Amino acid sequence: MANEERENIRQELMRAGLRATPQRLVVLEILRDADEHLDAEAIYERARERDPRISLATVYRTLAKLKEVGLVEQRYFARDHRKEYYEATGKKEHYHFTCLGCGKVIEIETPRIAQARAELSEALGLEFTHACICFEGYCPECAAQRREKKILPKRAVEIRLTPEPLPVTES
Amino acid sequence: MANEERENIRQELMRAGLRATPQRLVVLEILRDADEHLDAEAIYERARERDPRISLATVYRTLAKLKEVGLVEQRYFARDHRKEYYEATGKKEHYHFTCLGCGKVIEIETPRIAQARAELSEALGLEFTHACICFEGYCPECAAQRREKKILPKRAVEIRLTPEPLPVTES
DNA sequence: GTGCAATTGCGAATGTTTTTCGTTTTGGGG
DNA sequence: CCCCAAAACGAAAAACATTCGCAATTGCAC
Repeated sequence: MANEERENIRQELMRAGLRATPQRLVVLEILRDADEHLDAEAIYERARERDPRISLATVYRTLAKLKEVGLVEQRYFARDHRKEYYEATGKKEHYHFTCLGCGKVIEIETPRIAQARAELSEALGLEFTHACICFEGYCPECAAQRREKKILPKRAVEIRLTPEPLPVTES
Repeated sequence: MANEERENIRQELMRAGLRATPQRLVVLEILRDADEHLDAEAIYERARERDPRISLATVYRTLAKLKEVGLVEQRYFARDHRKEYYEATGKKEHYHFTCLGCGKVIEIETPRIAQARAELSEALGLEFTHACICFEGYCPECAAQRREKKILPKRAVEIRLTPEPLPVTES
């Protein structure tokens, strides 16, 4: 079944116009199997276990290719956008919330982003191709802990709820 | 009045618990005056014009401090997330759309993000402190140009005209 | 099989941001 | 007004994820 899966991947690669090299098979397989989001380094380490000769540069190049053809997606978490994470495509549309307390990443779903895009697309004639959406804050547990200890958020959190029609400006 | 403004800034810094050093005054003043989003290097260059002895390290440290106390905000634009841009706080809540064609950054407003946050906060007990939202795509002009020249988006972006689920990727 | 462009591995390079390390400046208490 | 610890400074070096250059190798169309 691992072989069957590998054959599948091979065909997907070729269908995408990419050579099905062992390195690419390994990287894509790792991402398919992963239940969390991996960075290049983590993918590299896992890949080495299967093929010790793979190089980090190849991992990066492979990820770039796979991203190009839409087999994987790149993600950023929280505030540090210096590090990229990767995810195999095919999951339901979702966004990420990173807890500043425990570091855990919570996947969230909301139709509001798509809604915003539809409205903005309509109103301004913008053609969206990509969006980077990441949220940061405290999960219920960490938030409770902080309230107990009376730790105030570093910055006041103003959540304005203004479901008015659709104000739009350009600058 | 430049002096008056400077005095204002000085007081804001002290109110925030920061020492009002000339470097900090300069950096914050530059950001207040800027009509666009600046990166550290650009701030550094402008700061040197007023005080040639300021160092890049100080600019970074200053930005970090100002960010910490909420006087400036850090932004990422879709192009390259390893590069940070800065903006003085106080502007109306807005998000950014970067045109892949001409590079221009369009500021957009929508209540949907705040709405999403409010809803998710309510539903999941999450406490939001920060969100990074950036959009990418083509402005009306560049989109039209591309349609003329029949340039297809790199990745199939099937734009369904039904007002229902949105296509394309998020991250 | 054969040919050859695509891909790889390696190490060096890149570009942005952070840290280190002495030195200087700041601002509240005398 | 002056002192001094704490804070901030400049310059250079480090850190870090990612990319590049190039020779060697490989997948795959013929």
